[in-house]
Amino acid sequence: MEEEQIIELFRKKGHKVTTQRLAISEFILSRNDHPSADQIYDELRKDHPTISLATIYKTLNLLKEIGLVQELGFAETAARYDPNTNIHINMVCTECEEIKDYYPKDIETLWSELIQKLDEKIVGQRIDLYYICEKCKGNKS
Amino acid sequence: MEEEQIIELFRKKGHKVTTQRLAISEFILSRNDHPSADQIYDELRKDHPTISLATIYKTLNLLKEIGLVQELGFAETAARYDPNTNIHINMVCTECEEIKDYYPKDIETLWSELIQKLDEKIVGQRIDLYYICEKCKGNKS
DNA sequence: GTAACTGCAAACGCTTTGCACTCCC
DNA sequence: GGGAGTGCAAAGCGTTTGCAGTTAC
Repeated sequence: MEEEQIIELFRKKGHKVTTQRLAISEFILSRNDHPSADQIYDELRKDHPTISLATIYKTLNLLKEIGLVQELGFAETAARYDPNTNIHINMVCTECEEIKDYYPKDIETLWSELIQKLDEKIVGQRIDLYYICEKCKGNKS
Repeated sequence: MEEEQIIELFRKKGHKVTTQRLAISEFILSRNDHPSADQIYDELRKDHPTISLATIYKTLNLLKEIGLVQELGFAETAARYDPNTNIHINMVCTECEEIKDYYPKDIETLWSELIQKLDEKIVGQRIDLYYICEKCKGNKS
């Protein structure tokens, strides 16, 4: 998604466009590892030294509201923000908490088969797979 | 799972069997709506007036450790505890947060098809479907 | 008997809120 | 110019921890 489209989206939904909002949106949309608010904060502070965590959270909630990201709550760790609205599997390393997306072939087809018998309007979904990533497997041996 | 088996499991893993642990385990295993720590607390206090939330949490963490429950973290609400270790879909109402399990036909088959191409050892999974339940749909109209 | 468990209260970490200041439009 | 947004510090909430008293074995 281009900067232009993000600006457009904010305006269309009646929200002001600020440097902070743009920076947060572009950062999150540019990554596929679903960062936490804290990771966003640490990263953005390099270019925006005065940005605050409160603004990060407020903006993330706004992005949720306008449908740009999904918030993934976890038991062991802080929430992660996922900009990917297509059906996919979150591969979550249980050691380092790193997440990467996985798109099995035909997942849309399989998924719609799975839920077709449900006579319900689905407003969202979340699929997680827990494993130990290469890096962490290495560290253990 | 019978009381006998629960007791057995605690002992086998080297943990003492207490009234509180049994009550919490039996309560959670008897329900399929994945209660929160608070719901367990409220419910158990009727029969066990002196039980504490801290004990609930400590026991839930123990049950996680010995593999009896899975903790489901959420963004908008407290964690829920799921005693169901079979592959299933958590149907989560986004209005009242109620959860019920859903077992589509052939889900095991479909699921293994989905992950078969992954050359990874999977240590767990979680599948959520978000919708608005009948009760909440009624309340809105 | 003694190590593990309970219950209390205090601490913790993540997230939200209230408010004065600032900036977008 | 005015209302929305930012940043700070304080509050909030779910969960964990430390510890003295209690219980399982």
